[in-house]
Amino acid sequence: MYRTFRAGQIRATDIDERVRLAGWVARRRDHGGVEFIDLRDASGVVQVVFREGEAAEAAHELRNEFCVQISGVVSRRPGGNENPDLPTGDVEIVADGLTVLSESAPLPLPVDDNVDVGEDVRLRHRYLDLRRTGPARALRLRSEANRIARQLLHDEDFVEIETPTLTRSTPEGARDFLVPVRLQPGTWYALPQSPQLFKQLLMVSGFERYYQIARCYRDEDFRADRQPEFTQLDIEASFVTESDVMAIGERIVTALWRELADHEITGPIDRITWHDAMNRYGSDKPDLRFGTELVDLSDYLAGTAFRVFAQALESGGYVGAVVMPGGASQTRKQLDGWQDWAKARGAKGLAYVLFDEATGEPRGPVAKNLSAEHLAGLADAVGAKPGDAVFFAAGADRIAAQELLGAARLEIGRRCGLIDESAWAFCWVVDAPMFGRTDDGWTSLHHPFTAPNADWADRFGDDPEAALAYAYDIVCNGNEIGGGSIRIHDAAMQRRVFDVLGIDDAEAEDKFGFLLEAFQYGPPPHGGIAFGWDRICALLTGADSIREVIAFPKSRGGHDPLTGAPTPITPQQRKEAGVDAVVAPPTA
RNA sequence: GGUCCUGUGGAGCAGUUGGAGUGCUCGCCGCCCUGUCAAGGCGGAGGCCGCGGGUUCAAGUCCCGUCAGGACCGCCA
Repeated sequence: MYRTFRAGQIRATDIDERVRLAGWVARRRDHGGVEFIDLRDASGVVQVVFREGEAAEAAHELRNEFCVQISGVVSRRPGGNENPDLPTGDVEIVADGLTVLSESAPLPLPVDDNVDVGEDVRLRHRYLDLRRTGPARALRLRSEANRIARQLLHDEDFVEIETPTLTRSTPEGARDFLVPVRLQPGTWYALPQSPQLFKQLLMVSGFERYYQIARCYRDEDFRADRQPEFTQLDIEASFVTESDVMAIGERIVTALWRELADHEITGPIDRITWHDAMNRYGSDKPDLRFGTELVDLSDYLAGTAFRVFAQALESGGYVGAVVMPGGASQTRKQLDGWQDWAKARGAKGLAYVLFDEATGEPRGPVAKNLSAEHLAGLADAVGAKPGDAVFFAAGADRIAAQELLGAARLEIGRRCGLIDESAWAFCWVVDAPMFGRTDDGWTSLHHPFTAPNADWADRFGDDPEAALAYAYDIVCNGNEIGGGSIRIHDAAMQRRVFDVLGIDDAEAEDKFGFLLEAFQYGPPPHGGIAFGWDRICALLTGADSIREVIAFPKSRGGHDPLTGAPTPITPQQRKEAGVDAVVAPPTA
């Protein structure tokens, strides 16, 4: 037995106890005649004292992060030497035995909670980074989140089932990661973008309630909250309505935040329709930690001579605005900065009107282009006070203009300090559109198996743009943390959806014939939800990046700074893998 | 694919209008030290200033290219 106690758990009640401990040298303070070692194991830190004898001699040779075993007696610290900052601060181990289990080379990064280290070095030596309290705590919290979800779902009769990670390329939104198949050269597996189709098959199987903490893979560019492999808490249930699924999701989120963020979500989480979210916040994942809503000026500005607005309105588009409190005091440079900001988002610019701090008079280039009547009522129409700025967006594409204003709203919230960083603001965004327009037709906004809502079940084909789905996202502080839908279980309805999407029978058969076949055999009504587990854990730990809650994350470009993956393969591997196999053209 | 930011001993940073010797803190190595807890004192080692080119009498500094990391846009149902 290496140890009889855990270092961080020793208390005054253990005084006079003879103990054996094992752990790492977190810090040493060598005074010559007396030497202190902070011994760290997974449970915490305790101070070890060496005074005289063989062990004390050997202790001089210790260095940071040596792995050691120590024997000694738990003692009360001399009066005045207690350390109130440590849970073990009342006691120390008076050591009489020391075994070096392994030595440590000089460290490439300080294993010290108080020192900032660059992320690239941390990830290169992630195993050392994870010896530190903060990074380790993030992974422990994630473990707790897994436990909470599993417990809750288990209690509600959900069955945890694993699905394949070597599977078939399916027509979902993102690029697939592909794996060559040695046994059938020229054919490829895809790594799943989500277990979507498998969980629907499990509903056909009659499990009724499935979940999985599932690894998913998408070959797209990275962001702070995106990795090529990521984790979803994936859930599907049969004989459920939209409200049933949302209730399950809500219980999970409530439990997570109660236990891990000490935050009680009281009452049902507010629901907002997708169209309301776009109209009021210019986003399908609105950050509700602050107000500042968008204002639709399409009616108010009807008949305007200002060409930018008039053109948008004539083409049936939209003119809207958002108020920046105190924005009139911005310098010319700052106002120009907004133009650059808007252009970076693909907009032509961001029109604005400033209301004079003293007189309330509207100023600025756009003000000159608006009629006296429009200017006179503008402040009331948008809810601006003297000293405020108003930003406008106009366009034939209503959604694009609203998204620009929505992005401006977030930027205003940040720049004006309107966001309460300690707040948790949740909402459901419901009644999402079924379809989005593409260059040559329609595409599913969620996925092709998403059911239309009751209003649109019989007529979504008549007006795809307006059709609404039983699809819902849960949003926290402007982050989409989960989303799902009720699925189509009726073959005829599925066929009609494919018609809208321009998928003919042959293509449907080719792409997901196996699912359609399964759906011939009495598929139950079903629906589900998937939570972005990395992002939820990042929110719960207060981390800026999901990399903080992933043990060994990848850096940009899919590079693993620790292992160096991806790497070239040997010619032998290349040959065996069948990467270069020439596939015979299909014979007619 | 695009825009922006950052690359200086092991770590974190500074380095002015281009101007003598790249500086600081921590760590590392050696010596001293009996109550510290981010111990302290004295001494020491350690640098292709990411890489390549250019401008200049002179480049860590300016210009071009390139690589790496990060943020954002596109993309990601």
